[in-house]
Amino acid sequence: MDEQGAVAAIRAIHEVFMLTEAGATGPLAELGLTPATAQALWALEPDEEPPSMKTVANRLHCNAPNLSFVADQLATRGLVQRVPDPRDRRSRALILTEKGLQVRAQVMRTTVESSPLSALDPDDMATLLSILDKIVPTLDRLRDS
Amino acid sequence: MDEQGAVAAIRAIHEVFMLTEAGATGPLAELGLTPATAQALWALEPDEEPPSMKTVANRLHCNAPNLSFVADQLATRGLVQRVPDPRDRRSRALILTEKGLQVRAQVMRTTVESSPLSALDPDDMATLLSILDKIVPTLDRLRDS
DNA sequence: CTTAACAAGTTCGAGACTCGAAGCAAGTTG
DNA sequence: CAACTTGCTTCGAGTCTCGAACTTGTTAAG
Repeated sequence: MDEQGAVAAIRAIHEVFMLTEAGATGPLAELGLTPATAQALWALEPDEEPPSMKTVANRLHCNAPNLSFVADQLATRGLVQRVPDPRDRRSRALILTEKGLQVRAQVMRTTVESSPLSALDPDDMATLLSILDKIVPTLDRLRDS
Repeated sequence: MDEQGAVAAIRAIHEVFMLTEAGATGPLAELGLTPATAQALWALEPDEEPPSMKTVANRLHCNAPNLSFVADQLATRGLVQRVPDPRDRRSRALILTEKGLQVRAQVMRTTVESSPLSALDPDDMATLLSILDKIVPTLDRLRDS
């Protein structure tokens, strides 16, 4: 066990995350977004089949009541819509509205600008991604349940 | 600008952080710790000179009222003590108690066990750290503003 | 078919987290 | 000394998260 290395890596990852979030919080607030709502927008890929509430909750590692709360905020701001799934009328898919699409793009631009990760050169960026890919489940594996 | 890569890297970092936190939250709760209090313990290095409230707030990227709140919780649980700085009697240093020292060690063990980062082999771990070190200010640079 | 068990979302209430504003005591400057 | 600044605290409000209970819809057993 390389416990030393793991501790250092956890600390570094944590710091990068906090720097990114701390830097982006201000600009995102001007878009009317809180950290939680911005994070939820990240989880909604425009090109994929609209995910159910449950799928999104899994992606965000939060529970159903929490996602209901966040989805309400996004819906109130006109960024998402809940559409019933015809194959299972209990389920509702979250889809981005036209405005939601634009705001999401802005969120990602703003976050990239705020993140120290943007300072990495392409080689380091590629290496970093290849390493993290080994331990991070892909989006596909974060589907329902 | 490799915006694509930056987006992917931010997403991956975010996911690793959330997996680590989600995995550790349960065990930490059994130690009587919330995410915020556990995070604060990480920022208190036993081997360094006890940092002031302000220094710790900077490290956690939070403001003074927030740190007062978290420090209260740690103090109530007997994990830290506030000791006045004789050179500036406005300032208070946070020091770990004996119990705080032990709990902190347990927090780090638990977090390491919960983190997917522990699955990396030593080479990848070293590479990851060398890349992140390029963009993360070291602890020393996070002293009093 | 009917009943029981289960699953997706929601609502509600409580606790945790974060921050701006205001205040206090101590240090600094002129 | 007076004015200003700084470290910290308190207070109040808003955000975030979750367990419990409920509604609606689906599935399984008999």
